Amino acid sequence: MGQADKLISMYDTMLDALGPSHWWPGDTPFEIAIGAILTQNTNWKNVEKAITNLKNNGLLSAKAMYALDPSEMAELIRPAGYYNIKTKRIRNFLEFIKVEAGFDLLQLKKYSLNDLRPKILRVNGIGPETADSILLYALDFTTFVVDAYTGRMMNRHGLSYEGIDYHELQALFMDVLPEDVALYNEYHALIVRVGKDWCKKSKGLCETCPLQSYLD
DNA sequence: GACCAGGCACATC
DNA sequence: GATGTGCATGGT
Repeated sequence: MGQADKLISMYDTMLDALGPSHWWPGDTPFEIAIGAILTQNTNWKNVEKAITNLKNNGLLSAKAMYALDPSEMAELIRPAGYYNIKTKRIRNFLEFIKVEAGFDLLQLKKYSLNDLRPKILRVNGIGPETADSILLYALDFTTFVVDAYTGRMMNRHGLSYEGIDYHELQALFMDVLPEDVALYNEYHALIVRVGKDWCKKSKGLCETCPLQSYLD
């Protein structure tokens, strides 16, 4: 089987086994974007607590968060860890939304993906995964999200190698998959779900993994 | 108590 | 250009 067929087949297998993911977990594009920053190297359960704190204080809008005192923001997002650096990163992103979109995140859709992605990547604290998560899940742009689970899964299946660059790994998908935002959305979601339950860092529970039949 | 979790920037060589 | 380190909470 060729690379393209294999990646499509693995997608079908995961979807059959797990059902649709309905990602990203979040009510609004803005909440999704903030969640993308908060979940950097952090368990999603901790992020949920931080988002709940923000929501309970009516702060899940760009204007409200922009007006919030940084020390108060840090206290509210504390459960998500790295709360001081993440406060700075969120504030950098809010400044970006203000300047580029007048506090209306969806106005960013006035740009093409190729114009917008480098702009977002210039925000200090937003790297390729966070940028692609915002672009795909908050703004519906067709860009593939690569994360630690993606690399691990591809390595264990012999489709990648240790130390591969983010964009090289991303290209493995984007060069062969049809340009379909719903497909990109669901594929990354399925990889994370398989990663959380089976393709863990220390112990791979490969015997029961939905992708078990694809292992050598 | 060690290890891990949906990264990123920065210092140092 | 490669490699190492700080950032921090909460669950297993």
